[in-house]
This record gives sequence, C-alpha cells and structure tokens, in this order.
Amino acid sequence: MLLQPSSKRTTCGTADEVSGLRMTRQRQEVYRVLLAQRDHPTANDVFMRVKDGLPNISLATVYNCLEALVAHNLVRQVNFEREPSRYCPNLEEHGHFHDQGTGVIHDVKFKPGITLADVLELPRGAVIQDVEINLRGQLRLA
Amino acid sequence: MLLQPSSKRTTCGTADEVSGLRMTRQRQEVYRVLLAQRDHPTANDVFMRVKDGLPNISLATVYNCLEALVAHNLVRQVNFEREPSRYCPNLEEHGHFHDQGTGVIHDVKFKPGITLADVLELPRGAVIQDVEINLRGQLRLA
DNA sequence: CCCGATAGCAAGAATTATTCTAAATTCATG
DNA sequence: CATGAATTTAGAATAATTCTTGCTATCGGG
Repeated sequence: MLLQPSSKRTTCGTADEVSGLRMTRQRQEVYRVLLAQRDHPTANDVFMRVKDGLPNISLATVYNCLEALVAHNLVRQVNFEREPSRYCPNLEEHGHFHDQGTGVIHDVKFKPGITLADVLELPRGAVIQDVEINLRGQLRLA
Repeated sequence: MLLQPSSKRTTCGTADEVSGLRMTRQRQEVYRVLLAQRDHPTANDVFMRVKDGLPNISLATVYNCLEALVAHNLVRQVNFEREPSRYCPNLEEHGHFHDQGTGVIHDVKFKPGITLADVLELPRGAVIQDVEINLRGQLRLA
C-alpha cells in the first residue's frame, strides 16, 4: 500500500487524494514515517523523524496531519492510560500489549472467527463504532 | 488501658485500614461518593460531590485520594481516549461501553467462561497484569 | 502524657500533551 | 492570472494532572 501522489484523477475537480484526503507534502511525509517504522511513535516522535525530510515542519502541523490521517482512517490513534497518544498504521482490528519491561507496544490480533459479541455481554441495541483493547504486562520469555 | 469511643473526633476513630490503606476522612468520603453514584465520575465530579460533606477538601487531595484508592485496588481508573480519567468502584474485570448519544458509560461484563487467551493471539510468554477494553458506539433501541 | 517521626492535607504553582489563533502560504479552479 | 479555500506555521492558550511547600493530624515509643 504505497502512497503516491498519483496521477490527476480529477472527477469533480479535486486533485491527489487518498481516501478523500488531499495528500500534501507534510501529510505524505508523516504517513511515510509511520509506515517506515511501526513502533507506535508519539506525535513528538513523528515530529522528530519527519524533520529529517522536512526540516521546517512544525509540531502543530504534525498534529494536524495525524488528525487528518486518523479522521480518514489511514492511521489509528492508540491511547494508553494517560500517556501521550501513539499512532499506528495497522488498520486491521487489533489490540495492543504494552510490555512494561521494555516499553515496547505489540499489536495483538484477534483469533480468527471471534467477534466481540461472542465475548462481551453488550447492552441491548448497542452498535459498536470503535473498539480499544489495551493490555499491560510483562514478557516472561522461558 | 480502656478505650472509649471518643466522641470528640471523627466518627471513624483511629488507624483503621482497608487493604493496608489508612482510611482518613477524605479517603473515606471520596470512596463513599464513588460507591453512592456509580456513573464513572471524573476527578472533578468527585471533587464537587465530596464538597457537600467536606467543604474544605481540595482538588489535589481528591486526586491524592483517588490515586491511593486505585493503588490499593479499591477503585479502578478508566481512561477513555484522551478524556479526563474516570473512576469506578466496580472491581470485577469488565470493559466499558461509551454511548456517544448520551455520554453515559456502561459497564460491560465478559461472558462467563471467557478468557483473554481464547480471544486474542497473545505474544508468547506474555503475562497480563491489566486489561482495558473500551467500546464506543450508540444505543439504537428498537 | 509528651515527643519526635511520619503521613496526609491544602493552596497554589508548575508541567505538559494538545489545541487554538492569526497570519502567511499553497493550491485548485474559474 | 485572480480568487477563495485549505493548509501550514509559530507561538499563545488550555486543561488535566502533578508537584511543592508549609501546615496539621496521627502514630509509636518512652
């Protein structure tokens, strides 16, 4: 899923868009950085990485870009406790395991064929829009 | 030495501890407020409620009390997105469903006999200390 | 009962991730 | 090219939470 400032496919008069989002240089670079190193960086981490390619970018812009990417479902925002938000380009439904020993956050997939309703006693009539599963623990390797 | 219930001081008397936590007047009141209205209040909500009984309590103390209660596993801290933390005296393992329509947070129980390992592909050797499950959605009542 | 030590409290200042503001720039489109 | 909308930027503002400081209450030992 490489993003490219693709050819001018101007249906209604718009230009290079991904998921209806105009792909500016800054958004491109923020997205590229997220794909390049999938270690759940914070906004500030992203800021520092993006500065290599765009030395004049501002932190506010990084926040703007991340917000735009999240709003257009290209990136997920991951909140852990009250820590700074982290960002994740893995769009599959998944949870996160935060290893307290190393600080590393691992993606955790659902077992195949499992749905939330199999697991939880949801309120009647509940329509779920978004699921967040966060685990904290240690990796005790044998 | 004979001890009579001292009528002068607080009704709670001396040095009673719960889970190794000294139960001061302030901690008692914070805890009581949480038990009385289980609507997942924020620290500030708790502050306002506690002021009825303890008009001189400070917000910092409410934070301290909540922290102490959480540390001693009498209360759970619930974090939703980047919103202010909420507090919950329900100690059963459970998740939270945040109804976007009303803003109400509902506790969500696991179905009986379900364990995390049934559902998630945990990393090998992962020892889970804490689980957080947050759902966002709407209640569409038929 | 007295004393020193410790824990807890209150008030306000500090911290910090994030959002907002306003001005400048870029870009799409006519 | 002109125009208006979207985007970027730098810095100020916001707000939940934490920290600091000085004070008070409580505990344990003589």
